[in-house]
This record gives sequence, C-alpha cells and structure tokens, in this order.
Amino acid sequence: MKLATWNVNSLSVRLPQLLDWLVSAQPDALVLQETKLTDDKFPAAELLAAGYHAVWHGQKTYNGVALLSRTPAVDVVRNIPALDDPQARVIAGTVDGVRVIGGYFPNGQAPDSEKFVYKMGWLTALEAWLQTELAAHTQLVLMGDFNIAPEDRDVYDPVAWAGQIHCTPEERAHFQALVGLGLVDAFRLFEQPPKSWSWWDYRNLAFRKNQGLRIDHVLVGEALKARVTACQIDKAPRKNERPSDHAPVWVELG
DNA sequence: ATGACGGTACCTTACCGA
Repeated sequence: MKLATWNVNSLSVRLPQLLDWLVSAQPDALVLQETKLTDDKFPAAELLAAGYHAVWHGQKTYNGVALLSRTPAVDVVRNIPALDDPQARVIAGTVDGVRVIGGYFPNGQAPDSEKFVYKMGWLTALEAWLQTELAAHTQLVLMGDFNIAPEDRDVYDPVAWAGQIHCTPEERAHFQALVGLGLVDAFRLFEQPPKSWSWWDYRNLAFRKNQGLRIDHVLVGEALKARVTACQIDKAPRKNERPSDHAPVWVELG
C-alpha cells in the first residue's frame, strides 16, 4: 500500500499534473493541500475517471484539502472537531483499515505575528484531537504540509533561517509533541540523500540551486511504523513547466 | 532588499504563501 501527500498550490492549475502523477506513482491514497477551490468546483468526476474516489474540504481562494483513494474513505472528518476554524485545513478518513489524516498546517507568517499565534493554537488543538484519534485507530498516518522544518538538516541554510518561520523553537517543539504522541517521521526511518527538501521557493532559481526546506511530512503511528518499507520525496513534478512549489512525499507499506 | 515567483480575486494592484 502506497500513501502520499502533495501540496498542489491550486488544484485547478495542477489537475493535469496530478492526473499524470497518479498514473506514474500509483498511490493507493493521497492527501492534497492548497486546492484553493470551493467545494462545488472540486474535480471529482475527473478523479473518479482516473480511478480515485475523493472527499474534500475547501474554501474560496485559500487553503483547501482533499483525500483521494482507490477504495472509498469511510468515517470522514473535516477539520479538527473541537476547533472552530473558518480555514479548511484538515481532512481525515479510513482507507483499507488505515486512518489517514491530511493536514495543511498554518504558515504562521512571522514569529511575532497574529498568524503565528493562530498556528500555535491550531497545533495544540491538533495534538489534543490526535490523542483521541490514536486511541481509536491502531493504524494511523498523519501527513501533509506541516510548514515546520523539524531540524537544521531540513533547511538549506540553517544559519540564515535560525529563528525564522518554519524553524522557530516553538514550531519544532510542536513537531516533537506529535512525536511524543507516538508518531514517527517516516522519512527518517531510512538513509536519505543530504539536502533533501520538499519545498523550494519559486524565486531566486531556488529549485535549480536546490535551496529548499523539508516541511512536508509523513508521520506514522507505532503499528504502521513496522509496515513502512520506503519513504521518498519525488522531485519529478517540481520539474514540470508550471510546477507547484512543493514536491509529493510518499510511503510504501508492506 | 518593503525585492524576487506564482495563485487568486470585486484583477493593472493587493494579499498571501514559505
């Protein structure tokens, strides 16, 4: 079973690339972030024609998430239940016995901003909800655009980024809080090439220079950890003519 | 460096992302 996450930065723009990637990568389930579509605009028919069921949670202009799967997801949840959040950032569903939680974590803008306060509160609410999800589901995966670079080795220039958004001690502490709940960073279960990133700025030829951050993650619970056989970032879609700024990340389960 | 690039929207300029 192959699970994946991809911030597509507008599903309407990236739909052709997504359809190509579904054919080449053959994931069994995929969570998307930044669909930037109201629910009535979601391309469910095109995806179904490509062999994927979908559930989604969108809004106008910003955010928006979806869960695609070969077999239909059940017990679908939109957003963090206890959090009254106007921003569409979470979709969860059970696929073939695996609880799949997809998240588009808040950006946070800057450590001294109101958006950072929102990010901290959102993360606290996520952790509380995940405790109950973990108690209810043995096999669980949390994946998406975390907007957190967990360690300095996840940053192309850790000195320049020290204390900056995505790299603050507060954000990294929240990442470790998720680890403390019993989740593990699937990417680090394997030896990986140094300078592995999942996001590159559109500006400054950042992708060509490989200046990026690893902020898209797949975190697995204990039972799934034992099943993970591989985890990789697929840079190929970032080489498309009009790419998302993020690359997909996938895990293979045995 | 209030920069850059790219997406969206009450669209020729602003806002947001990371």
